[in-house]
Amino acid sequence: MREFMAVVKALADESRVRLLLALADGEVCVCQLVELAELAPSTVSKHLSILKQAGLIDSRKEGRWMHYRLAGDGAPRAAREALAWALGSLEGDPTVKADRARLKEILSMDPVELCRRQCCR
Amino acid sequence: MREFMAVVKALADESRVRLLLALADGEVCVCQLVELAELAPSTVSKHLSILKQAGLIDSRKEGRWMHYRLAGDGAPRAAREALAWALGSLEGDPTVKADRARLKEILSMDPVELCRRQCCR
DNA sequence: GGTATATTTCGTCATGTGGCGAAATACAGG
DNA sequence: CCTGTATTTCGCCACATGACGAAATATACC
Repeated sequence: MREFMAVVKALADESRVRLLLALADGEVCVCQLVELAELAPSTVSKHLSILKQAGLIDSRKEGRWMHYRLAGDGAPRAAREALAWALGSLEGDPTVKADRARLKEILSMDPVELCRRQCCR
Repeated sequence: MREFMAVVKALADESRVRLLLALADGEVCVCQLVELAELAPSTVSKHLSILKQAGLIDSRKEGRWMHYRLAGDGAPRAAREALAWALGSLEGDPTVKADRARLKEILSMDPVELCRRQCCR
């Protein structure tokens, strides 16, 4: 029950769901997710930590950059099933599609340039 | 997305999840759910309305009594899938099992007597 | 080692949400 | 139609949660 509730509560915020879905095509750096979400870096970081705590995503550190990705087969069952449900259920959702398109643009930018822009908001 | 978020937010409270799971074996009257949840009738009623709004449960009025049951095939896809996931994921959960046992006791009581007891809390 | 930078942690504030009791509503039964 | 009862709606309060900025942390680069 604890595990289940952690997963459900992690999904119970639209920003987090959008961040989660943004990882559907592969790992993404925090600074890129910040750009996508249009939220403060600290806010995005908190969201990601909640998703990770729930077992929905994993992270990988590469120098100063932190990359997040969907949890793999090692994830607890509740998380894996929730992930499958969320991805399937929101397949084709307009918001998700728009995010995907926007993320594609963001991924084509230089990460260094991206972070520079963020620091001067 | 709207629909998905409604379902997830409806599930994002343990009391509501327990109420939902209590309906797994068939329809139950509000007064019986109040007894099970050990919450005020107004609180239980609110929870049920949120679950219903999300499409997770249906209701049937029978005189003064209102019966709730899990949503059937007419429910939106997001709700049906969530239901299947939640029921499957919490199959065998200790809390859910205890609730089920307790509900069995409650269902064997006279509903009129049950409501009488509740009014004198 | 010192500085710059990406990310996280912490403190704070505004808003959302769950809880209750009281009042309103809906209905059965005299 | 009037009373009693099951449920819901409403108003309120306490607490949880999401947002931000500032400070702390970790790491690359000079």
